[in-house]
Amino acid sequence: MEAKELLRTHVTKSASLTEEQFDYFFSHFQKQDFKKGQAIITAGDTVNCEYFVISGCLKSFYINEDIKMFILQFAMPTWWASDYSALYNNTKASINVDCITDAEVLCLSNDDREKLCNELHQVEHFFRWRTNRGYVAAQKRLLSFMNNNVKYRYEELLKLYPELYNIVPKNLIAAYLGVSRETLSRLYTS
Amino acid sequence: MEAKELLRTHVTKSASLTEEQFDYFFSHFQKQDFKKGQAIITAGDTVNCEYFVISGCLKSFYINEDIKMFILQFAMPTWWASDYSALYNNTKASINVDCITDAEVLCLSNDDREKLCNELHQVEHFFRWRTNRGYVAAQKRLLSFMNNNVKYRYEELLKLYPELYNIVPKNLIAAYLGVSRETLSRLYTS
DNA sequence: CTGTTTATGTGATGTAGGTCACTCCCCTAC
DNA sequence: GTAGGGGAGTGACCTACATCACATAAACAG
Repeated sequence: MEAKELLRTHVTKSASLTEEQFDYFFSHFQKQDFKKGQAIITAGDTVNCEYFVISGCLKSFYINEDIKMFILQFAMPTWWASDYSALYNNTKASINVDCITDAEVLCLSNDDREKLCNELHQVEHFFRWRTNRGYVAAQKRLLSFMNNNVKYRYEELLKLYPELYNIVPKNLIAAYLGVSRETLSRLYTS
Repeated sequence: MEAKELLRTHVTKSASLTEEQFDYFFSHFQKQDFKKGQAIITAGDTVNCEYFVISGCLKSFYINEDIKMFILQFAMPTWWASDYSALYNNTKASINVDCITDAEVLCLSNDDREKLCNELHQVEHFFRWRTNRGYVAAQKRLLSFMNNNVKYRYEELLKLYPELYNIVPKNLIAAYLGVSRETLSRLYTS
């Protein structure tokens, strides 16, 4: 079973679960399919779930008052996405999540995650490490933002995730880098 | 006992530990005193510990090739600081931590944290939630960076942490906002 | 197949913030 | 006391990137 194996491999990198424990863990996930362009979380929504990507590519993004989009994260297979601020604090979404390509995801509710963390120490361990890595990555990105110019950040991104180049249009890359699509376009032409 | 109470109050906000469990937890921390300007972690060091601030104010910062400083975080009482990338991945520090004012901290080693997380499920729960909050805060700051100008970010910072205004010199505030001290200085004068 | 939307390039011009250079002030160490 | 260093203000000039406007080509729906 494709999705189950992907999740198992991912989780057992930082936690050791028995076969039965993983089966129990997995039984709380719900498989969902989405089409390219479809919204998963929309600003203003109540947020109940986080999503583990099996195939395809998602983006989580913020739209400001001037309808300008800022991309917080792309999510490729084995990545997680949600509006974590809304999910953890039980508030309305301020972030959107949608599909850059057709996508299959596994959906886990906030309540089930907390229940599983309570019941299985190793699950709590797994989620601690997942967030640890996310935190360190967010700090790195923040530093790169302050320290490096657009060209450097663009090359850094493509070096880290070369697969994005073929999947994600340049205007979205620009929204991730926090520059206008025009500036990104001019980087290698003029 | 001052430091112990501060830590207890902080921890029990997101985890329930019995008196004995907390005593055991606390026994792994080591009290340390630092003077204004003293370094706690220097880039290139091996990083073994994270630090819980009891009194005073720390900063964690990165120095680039042009000797320009970027501040990742200020740390006031009940905040934690370290080079988490180095700490978690067991690599050399690329981040510095030092004291803006005289400071008292509680120091917890990486090994002890992992040991405690293993022995006490509630401790693992606490650290998961601590990082969750950190992750959400880092994402918020990233968004504010992309979306807002310096003046807005400065006012947002002072609204969130008014105590910084009296403790932290403006050139350090500028380094936190990712802007030159001259630009920050000009915000309200011209 | 065709009209419409989406992605991308490019010129002209505007602007926020950077850099450099100089000044003044206050604090602390001797 | 005074010398020296750090914090802070400010003028002159520079530059990276934004914005607007227009053009073109590919992708996509009817």
